[in-house]
Amino acid sequence: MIQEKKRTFNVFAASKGLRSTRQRDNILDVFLATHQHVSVEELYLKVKAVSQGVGQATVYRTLKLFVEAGLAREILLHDGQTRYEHVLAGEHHDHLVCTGCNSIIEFENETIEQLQDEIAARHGFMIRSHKLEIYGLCSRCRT
Amino acid sequence: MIQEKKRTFNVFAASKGLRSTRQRDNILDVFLATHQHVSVEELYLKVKAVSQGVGQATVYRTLKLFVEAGLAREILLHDGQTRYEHVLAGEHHDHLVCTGCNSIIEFENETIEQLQDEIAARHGFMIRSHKLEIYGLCSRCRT
DNA sequence: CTAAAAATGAAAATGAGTATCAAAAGCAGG
DNA sequence: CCTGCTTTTGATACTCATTTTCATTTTTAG
Ligand SMILES: [Mn+2]
Ligand SMILES: [Mn+2]
Ligand SMILES: [Zn+2]
Ligand SMILES: [Zn+2]
Repeated sequence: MIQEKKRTFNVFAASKGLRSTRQRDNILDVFLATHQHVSVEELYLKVKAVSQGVGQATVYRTLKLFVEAGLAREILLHDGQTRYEHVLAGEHHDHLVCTGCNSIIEFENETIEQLQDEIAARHGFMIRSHKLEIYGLCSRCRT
Repeated sequence: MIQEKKRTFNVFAASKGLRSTRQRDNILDVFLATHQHVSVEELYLKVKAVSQGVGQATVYRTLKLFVEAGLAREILLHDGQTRYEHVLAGEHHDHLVCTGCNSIIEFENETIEQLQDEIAARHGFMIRSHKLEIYGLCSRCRT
């Protein structure tokens, strides 16, 4: 699966005429080895630990490339930091976000997705993307 | 209804031991007279037009009080500016956001809300709030 | 009225993200 | 492998919304 994603990125890079660099390889390796919902800063620190000499700017730039290539998704929660998560082709999910311990539970609900389509249709609206975030306390954080 | 909201804020202020100031009164008046989804900067400019000598910091601080008091809701779209909208007691709605013209269509869907409750229950999660934003193009912006 | 506490606002600080640009690295053709 | 051209990088400067600071003003209880 990791190989699969690397191939996806290489195909994307080739189609865009992007050059192959040590930095992008490093960042992709670290990203693929990382758990979901990483902030740019977190990823930057991990990359730096693995290989000296990768700048923050490059991490920012490269994550945007991953999004363009379709292997990452940008997530904006309420903590002022952009996070990135893995995306499997065609997969989609939404989030339960615990404000107590910052943990995230993922879920999928086909009915909600369908209802969104209906709502959009009713308003002549063409959906490009959506986000559904439910904030509250996870079972461990409830008193 | 405006009186109702002012009363709500006064009750809140009293319960919190907040002092009554000209600035907060001004900001509340302007906010209540304003259309939905105002950015802080927009509100600040309107307030300044009405009464000299209200600082930005106070507008920022006061809007947070309105949220605490339950008469405003914070909205974070993807334009880097925090916006505030009116909240009627017990009312809730979500948003279709046009990325073409930045217009916002509001909608309510009871079934989606119920499904969220079910999902949360299934995970032992206690919902405090949620946001559902659908991004795309409104009927006028579709080509 | 008066003293203590809260509120204000100008200005400085913060912090995530972006732009700049000189230097380094990748690449295609010879 | 050179060579020359283009892309990429990264240190640094910058942007811009929001927050903090703190001296001064305002509110309020007594
Ligand atoms: Mn996720
Ligand atoms: Mn709204
Ligand atoms: Zn939790
Ligand atoms: Zn539009």
